Amino acid sequence: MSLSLAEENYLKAIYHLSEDGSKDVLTNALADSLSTKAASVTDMIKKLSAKSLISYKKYYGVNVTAKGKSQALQVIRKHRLWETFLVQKLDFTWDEVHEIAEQLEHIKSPRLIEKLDKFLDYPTVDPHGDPIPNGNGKIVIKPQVPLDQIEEGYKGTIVAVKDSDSAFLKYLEKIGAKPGKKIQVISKEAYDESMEVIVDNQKVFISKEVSKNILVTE
Amino acid sequence: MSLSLAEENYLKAIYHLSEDGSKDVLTNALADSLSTKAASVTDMIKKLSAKSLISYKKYYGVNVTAKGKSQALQVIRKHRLWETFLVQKLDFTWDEVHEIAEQLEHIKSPRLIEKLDKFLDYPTVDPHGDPIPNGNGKIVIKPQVPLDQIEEGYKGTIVAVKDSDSAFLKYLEKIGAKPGKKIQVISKEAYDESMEVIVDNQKVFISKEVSKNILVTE
DNA sequence: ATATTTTTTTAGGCGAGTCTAAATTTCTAG
DNA sequence: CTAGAAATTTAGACTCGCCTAAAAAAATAT
Repeated sequence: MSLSLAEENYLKAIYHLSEDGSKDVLTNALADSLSTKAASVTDMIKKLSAKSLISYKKYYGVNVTAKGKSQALQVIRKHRLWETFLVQKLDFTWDEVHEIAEQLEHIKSPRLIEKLDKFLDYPTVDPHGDPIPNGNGKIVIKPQVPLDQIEEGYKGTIVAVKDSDSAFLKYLEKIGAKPGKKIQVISKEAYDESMEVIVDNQKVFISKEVSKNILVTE
Repeated sequence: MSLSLAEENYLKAIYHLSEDGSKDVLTNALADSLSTKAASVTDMIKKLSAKSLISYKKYYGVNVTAKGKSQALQVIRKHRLWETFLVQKLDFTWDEVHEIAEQLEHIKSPRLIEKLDKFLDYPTVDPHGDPIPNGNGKIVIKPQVPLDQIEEGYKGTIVAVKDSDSAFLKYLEKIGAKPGKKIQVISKEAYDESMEVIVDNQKVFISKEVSKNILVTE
């Protein structure tokens, strides 16, 4: 049975505020997070509870059930795949995509998501570096390593950027090194630890100064 | 002021049923088209009329105003751009995309549509051969010509297919000749009027039998 | 030209999701 | 340990978009 837009948003908020299900969420916290009032939250909580999507003890907060968690993860999966699409294919920057993905995540079509996933070449992280749950709703967290510690011949995905200096971000923009992009190390210079890499279908030389601030994953 | 999902759907239905604004739409026709009841239609008609999106004369039907037409065309533009995306980028077939585009057309973000349009290389027709209104809500209808009447060196877009024989559609599928795809005529053989074309980044030879059933536009 | 049928509108009501105000429960300070 | 503060729930109401049933208007058929 398919969930309404509001139900999906509540489920997602509960999942996130509970830190992936590890602690209970209080009514007011949920109200703040969803920009609504406590009374409205109590109403919806009862509905989700009646559907066994969350467990609810009056006055003591809520958390997702296994069923609710799985639904929440599907929505999160869609959100992060769409964000990846927006950045990698439509050239949005990572800070512009959240709002739009909040809408796109509610589109109902399993085949659409399968095909989008394939089109994006099965990404494992979104443009913010957050992991994308797989089709079974499992989050596979791969270790994130600074690029300077990577050996020649390695192929991986840019996950995040350490330095948020605006000149640095502009430089990354220029060479097409966005989080989520595939990257391949062609060669490493022993002398100054600079390296030659392929990003965005282009060969680029980068200094150690740069490579140590780029986090990648297998 | 932004329209609700229901309002957008009513506006679109009125626009289509009125044949692009050229005749009035009756309450029952609208009810049938939207799978709802006449009483519900009358309710919504009053709301849209109060917002000056449609003109309404009791018992005599409705039609879009200039303002309503412009809104309807924006929704239609989004619908057709998304259909084009689904077919050309995600490899859906043209008969699978309507349902999904019905959802996607309501996503609110002018920048998203601009960027999607660019990503698709500013298509003028969707995978069903219907014209895509431009950003100003203007429909530019370009003449559609059978491919066999096209000269060497011509570049254009496949708009539609005349023959709907399943074997023929399979053949087109195989060579990547979907409506919406760019096509270029390399050479024409005077003897049997076969031609060499580039579709989907591949050179293909096609017979006159085939080329006369493919409609293209400049 | 009037009676019957068809279409449209009005009236009243329902569920989803929200709100405010009041009541209840839990927390916390002294 | 108890009174006041804070958090939560309940009660009642609102809008949106839909419904059914009944009333009203328009179309039609004799």
